[in-house]
Amino acid sequence: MKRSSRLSIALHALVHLYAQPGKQLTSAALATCLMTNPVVVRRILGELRQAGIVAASKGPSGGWMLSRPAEEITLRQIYEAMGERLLIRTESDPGDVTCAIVRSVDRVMNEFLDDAEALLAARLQRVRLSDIATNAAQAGFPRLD
Amino acid sequence: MKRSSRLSIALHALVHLYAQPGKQLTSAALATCLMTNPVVVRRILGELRQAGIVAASKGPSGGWMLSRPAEEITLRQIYEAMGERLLIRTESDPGDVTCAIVRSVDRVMNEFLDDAEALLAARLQRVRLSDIATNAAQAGFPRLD
DNA sequence: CCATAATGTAACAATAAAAGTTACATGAAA
DNA sequence: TTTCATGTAACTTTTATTGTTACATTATGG
Repeated sequence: MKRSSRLSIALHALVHLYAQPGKQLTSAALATCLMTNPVVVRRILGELRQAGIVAASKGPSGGWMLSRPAEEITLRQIYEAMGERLLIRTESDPGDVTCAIVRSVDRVMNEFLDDAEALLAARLQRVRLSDIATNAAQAGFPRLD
Repeated sequence: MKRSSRLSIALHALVHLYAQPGKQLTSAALATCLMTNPVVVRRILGELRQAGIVAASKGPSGGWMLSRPAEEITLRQIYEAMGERLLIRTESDPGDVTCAIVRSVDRVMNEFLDDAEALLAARLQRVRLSDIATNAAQAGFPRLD
């Protein structure tokens, strides 16, 4: 598996939960769907649980479910709940900070990336889980203009 | 060193070249500044060379220099020359594509990321190497609005 | 024209990040 | 109170990136 499939796994799991409303799906069941490990599922959904996006219950007949309507779950919430970065941050060597050029480049890049990240977050806020689940089969994905 | 410092290294090297116009800097000299290895410098600048951003000459007194004025070098050109991604792409397991939900999530995310990447590329086009080099000491970095 | 000094590149090693796995504690339901 | 789920820590495996070594290639200048 390639790098950082966390977000893909999260969305995949959420769509599965959306597709079976009222039903609680276990980590093991989801892991089978996502072709991964139950612990990986728990780790990722655990972050979404802390953000109030999903809820988990233990014991027999336990499992995961959406804790809010899919219309009220935005991509931005999911990203932020996972502590994911939209943009690749290029990091300099820590020992390098004495160089004025390094500091300048870092600062300039970070300012740009902060702005860009805010811009993208605003866009992501417009996309709801229900959009993904219902519109996925068509081409009508919300555009960025 | 952390993940993907390629871009940081590239910018750092370019600013160094800009700071000493007319002078050819060797991979070894740049590597010392960037606290990395000469071969790493050659690999990265080699990509910029193919894009016509820098030029290299061999032999004694050889080295690297900008092949265009810094005013005509944009961040976008640098990104594209390096084949870098602005956005983190979340990839699904290849064996997973039989699942309709995976395909849908992938397609939706890719459409979003394609749009977002185009948007950011347009913004990056406005930032010139000379902006970074000269404005770095101030806060006046071109804003994204 | 030959010694020198640079790039160009392939092949390999080391490192770091992500994912996968095992193990077990905790808690709820029947 | 047994069962079956989550919660989480610790460890291993895998993969991507970076660093390193080695050497061919090429240009310079005495």
